[in-house]
Amino acid sequence: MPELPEVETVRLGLEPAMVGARIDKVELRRPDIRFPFPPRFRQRLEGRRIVKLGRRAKYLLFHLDSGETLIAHLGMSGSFRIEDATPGAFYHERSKDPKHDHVLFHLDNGRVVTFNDPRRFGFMDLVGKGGLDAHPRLKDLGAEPLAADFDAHLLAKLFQGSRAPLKSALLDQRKIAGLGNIYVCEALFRAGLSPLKQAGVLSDARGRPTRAATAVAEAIRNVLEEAIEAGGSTLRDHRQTNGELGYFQHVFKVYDREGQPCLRERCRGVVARTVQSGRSTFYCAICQH
DNA sequence: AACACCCCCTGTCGGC
DNA sequence: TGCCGACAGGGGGTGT
Repeated sequence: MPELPEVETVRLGLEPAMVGARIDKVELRRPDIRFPFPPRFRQRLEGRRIVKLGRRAKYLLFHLDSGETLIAHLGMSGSFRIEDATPGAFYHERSKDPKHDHVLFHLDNGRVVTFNDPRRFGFMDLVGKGGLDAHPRLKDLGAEPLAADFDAHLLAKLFQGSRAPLKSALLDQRKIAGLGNIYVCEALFRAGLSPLKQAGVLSDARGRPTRAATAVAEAIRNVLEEAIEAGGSTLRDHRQTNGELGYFQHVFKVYDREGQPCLRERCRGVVARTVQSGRSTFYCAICQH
């Protein structure tokens, strides 16, 4: 379940294996995942060195020495794994079922990096020099929640006058980019705010941040940083690049806890589930208002 | 502009 | 045991 912390965990896992390495060979096991691979995909990658591994929201950015950048999105079920080219080495559970291994990068350092994505909601694209910010998938992305300027003032500006529910507003990647269903639920729980409340409550009439905005800004930053620190969370099958499960799932306070007791100190509430814009929302109606 | 709704695809889980 | 529907981390497109 790749939201920002999981993508960042993947980036950190791939970085030591990939940065500085040359891509000797690319194996494409199918012509498309969510979208077709771009023209001459293999040729544009083979022989290139990876000079830097970046991230924008939930997108991984592999910067190449050709000046082009490989953009990768994990969708719902995408993952990367790193293996030694020596047969058998680091051969963990998932690789026993190669059905959904769609792209393999053979590197000059002897490693093979494999992109696996059962649901194929992920995608890859290549973009030329200077075209990154104009890429259709990146150009409308909003604020990076871990950037230095992400604070209550920014939230107040973004949501002034918004009548959208907080849950939907925080999921809107054009406003804030990188939060997904889990971390929005968790952040609102930490902030003690109901997901049903209008996003405009983060701003006063003059566009200045309310106390709620301060709480939300801090909750978002804290929950993301803690999740990254823990190596990303795991639902069902998400794994880190070394095949290990993330740990953050063990500290979800509301997500996927419908009917279970609220974990806030002294709160007697029970976690409720509702649906907002087609996605499950989990919250405690007693301590989130 | 801002919703709601459906779709993409595969796997898993609970109920019968 | 098997079948069937509901649902899952994301996000794009369409229609109101």
